[in-house]
Amino acid sequence: MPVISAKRMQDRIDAIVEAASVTFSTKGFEAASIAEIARAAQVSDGLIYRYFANKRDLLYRVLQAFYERLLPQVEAQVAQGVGFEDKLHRLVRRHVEVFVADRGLCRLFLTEVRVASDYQGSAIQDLNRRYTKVLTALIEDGIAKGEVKPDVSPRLVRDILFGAIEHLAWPHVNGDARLDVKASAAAVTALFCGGVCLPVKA
Amino acid sequence: MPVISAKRMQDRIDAIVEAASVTFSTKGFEAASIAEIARAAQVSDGLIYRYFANKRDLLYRVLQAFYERLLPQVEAQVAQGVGFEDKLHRLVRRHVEVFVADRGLCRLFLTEVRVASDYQGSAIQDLNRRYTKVLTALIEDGIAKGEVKPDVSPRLVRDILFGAIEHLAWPHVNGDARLDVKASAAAVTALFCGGVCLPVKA
Amino acid sequence: MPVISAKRMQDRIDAIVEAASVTFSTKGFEAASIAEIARAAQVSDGLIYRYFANKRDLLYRVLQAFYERLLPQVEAQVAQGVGFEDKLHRLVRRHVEVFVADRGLCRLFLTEVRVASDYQGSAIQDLNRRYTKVLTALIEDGIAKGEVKPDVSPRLVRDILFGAIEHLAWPHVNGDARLDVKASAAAVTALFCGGVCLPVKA
Amino acid sequence: MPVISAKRMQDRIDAIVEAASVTFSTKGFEAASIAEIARAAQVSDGLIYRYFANKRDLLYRVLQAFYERLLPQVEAQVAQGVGFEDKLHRLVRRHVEVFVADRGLCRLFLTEVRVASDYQGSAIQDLNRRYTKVLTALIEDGIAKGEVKPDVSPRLVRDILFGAIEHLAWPHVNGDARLDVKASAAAVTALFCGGVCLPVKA
DNA sequence: GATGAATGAGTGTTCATTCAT
DNA sequence: CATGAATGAACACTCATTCAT
Repeated sequence: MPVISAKRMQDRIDAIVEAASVTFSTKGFEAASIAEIARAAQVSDGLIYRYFANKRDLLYRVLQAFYERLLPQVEAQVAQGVGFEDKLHRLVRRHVEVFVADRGLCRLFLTEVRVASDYQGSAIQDLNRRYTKVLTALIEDGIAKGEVKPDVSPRLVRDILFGAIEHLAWPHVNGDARLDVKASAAAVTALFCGGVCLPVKA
Repeated sequence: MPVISAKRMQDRIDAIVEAASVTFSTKGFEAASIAEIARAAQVSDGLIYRYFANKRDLLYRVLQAFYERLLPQVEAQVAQGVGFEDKLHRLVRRHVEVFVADRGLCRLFLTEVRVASDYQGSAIQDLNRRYTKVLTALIEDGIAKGEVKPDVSPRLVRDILFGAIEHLAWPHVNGDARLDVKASAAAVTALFCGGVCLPVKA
Repeated sequence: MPVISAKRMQDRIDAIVEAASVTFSTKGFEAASIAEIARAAQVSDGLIYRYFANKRDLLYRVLQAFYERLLPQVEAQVAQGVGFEDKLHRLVRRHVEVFVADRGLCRLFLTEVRVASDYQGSAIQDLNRRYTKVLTALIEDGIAKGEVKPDVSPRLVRDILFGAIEHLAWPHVNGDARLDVKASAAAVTALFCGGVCLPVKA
Repeated sequence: MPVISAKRMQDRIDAIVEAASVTFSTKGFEAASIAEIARAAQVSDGLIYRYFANKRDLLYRVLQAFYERLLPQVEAQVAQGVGFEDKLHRLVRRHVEVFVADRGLCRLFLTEVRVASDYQGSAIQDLNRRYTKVLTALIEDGIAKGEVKPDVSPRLVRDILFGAIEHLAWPHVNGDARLDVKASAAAVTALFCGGVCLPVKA
């Protein structure tokens, strides 16, 4: 029989992840201290180490929660779309929106996690793959349905699309530039489709 | 009258930049210590501060040297090309090659510099702009010559192209994946052109 | 509930202050290193920073402890005196004694603290004021009781008295000269009174 | 035969001392760097070490020049006075004036030189003694002429007077308090004389 | 289960001084 | 005579992590 209830325990964990999410996003990984996160979560420093192996593990759990929130949203968006181009447009738009809505967490991922030497093969990379998988699946579906050129490489398309959006969003994420969600999404989608979409039959 | 010859002085500076280049590329910016770089350059710690304002300045000078070496190479490649697509292909290929030939410096740039909060507006961003300018100029030239769709945004194209290559190269740069220069360059160029190039002749 | 007892905590703090007191007094503020103080206090370097904001704060706490020990002593001495001149004599004597008994701390105060650019308005200056206040209060009392010339400025008297004693004691504090407590105190008091005391009415 | 003329050499030395005087007074001894002084004196770093043994020696020469400028001024002032009290008043006034006119150099002396462990027995202490000697000589003369109590100790009087003025001037020297020369000099002299001067015969 | 006191490793930077040129 | 390039020692402070209480 647990000394504290499972619910209370989960609340504690959630509070820590939430506090860490805010603190990491705001100040960056290095600049954020465990003591600060503990204070924000109304918890002692030591308790964090009961639930998280170390500071970096905590960072991963923050991003994990982020991805787990994100994934259903994109999937839902794509599911609502009709036809390849519409689905693609929804995916792109949602992705761009994330850079605006969760700027701090995006910066965290790009500056502290993906860049880390242990990213390859990590649980986070796995989540990222599941996220980008929505796109490659969409491409494959498009190929199958004859909406996308059959010789297109889904992996290449994935790199081009996400790479492009990231580059576009970077000045916004890391600096103070504005990001026009609608225009950016439209432009990327259009240019992109012009290349990969088959011309609708005459 | 100078106490030492200009050449001797330049040699010292070069030795420091070279040592820093290797050390930073190998261990990363934070993990590399000034003492270590000084030792590698056969120089005292203090001397580094005669020629470089601080550790970060040294990092910038390393990347500056890198870009100054890079720039003429790309320009020469593009100049040798005939027609938009050939020129583009050469640019893409050269860019992909850099990720293989200078993997350490590329990682350095991507993980330590571009990601820094003071990147926007820095001298390095300026150099980066000059580098990517080769592409936007090429696009503009292509538009002028009727080889590229007139409504294409050079900035968007730039983000798509460099973003895509970066994404493609990342597993190689940060991990141990292989990067097939020829295939990657061809694929990117083809897919890319399929989108932005006007179909020749009606 | 606290992890360690309040007593144990206070013991640690006291040990640090004591070690710092000795080290600072012996070697001076700059020359004393935190590592050295920590070692003397049988404590880790880091612990010092749990209880003291920085090295200078530690210095202040050393002098604070010094003043807090001093203050009741002078007040007691003055309280025991009978009449203005006797009280004054006791105060002067006590003050001179301090220069002998706590030579190291006196030097510390004179060479490192009062001389600092941030002394004005500091907590230490405040303590010093409380200390010298004993004299100005005594003067005011003397005026009220008709033992001291009514036009005498307490602030001026304070500067003269403490300035004089400091000058007298300096060769002893900073060098190796001897300081004859009894003689010095008597001489200062006498000369001083000859000036400020009203001649007893005829 | 010297390679440069003696005059040119002296000019160089003077320039260095002057530059050091300004720099030390403004920024303090530690904060002032040899490189900075050399630049201000339009001279190379190395040259300073031809004429001065080390940084501290330079500091001493700055104060030496200061005292050598001061000495004749006080002596002249005292010489112009008529009778003990007038002479004393002139001396006090001149001394207070110095704290206003040469605040930087006074602070330099009080915070960096007199406080140093090697002050006792130094050339500077010697100069200081020559300076204060003007007062002790004046006292002795006063005693001889029957203007001053015969049992007064000149050394004690010296400590009281200079100690008092220093204490009075300190908030001005080290902080931003104003110092009223006239009032301060008058007050010190009066209080002081009331004690040491014989009442003029009835 | 929870606390928070304790640890201790790790490094960029300055600058007086020297001496090769 | 003059230069200024080169040296290298020295140290406060932070904070992730542990474990006695």
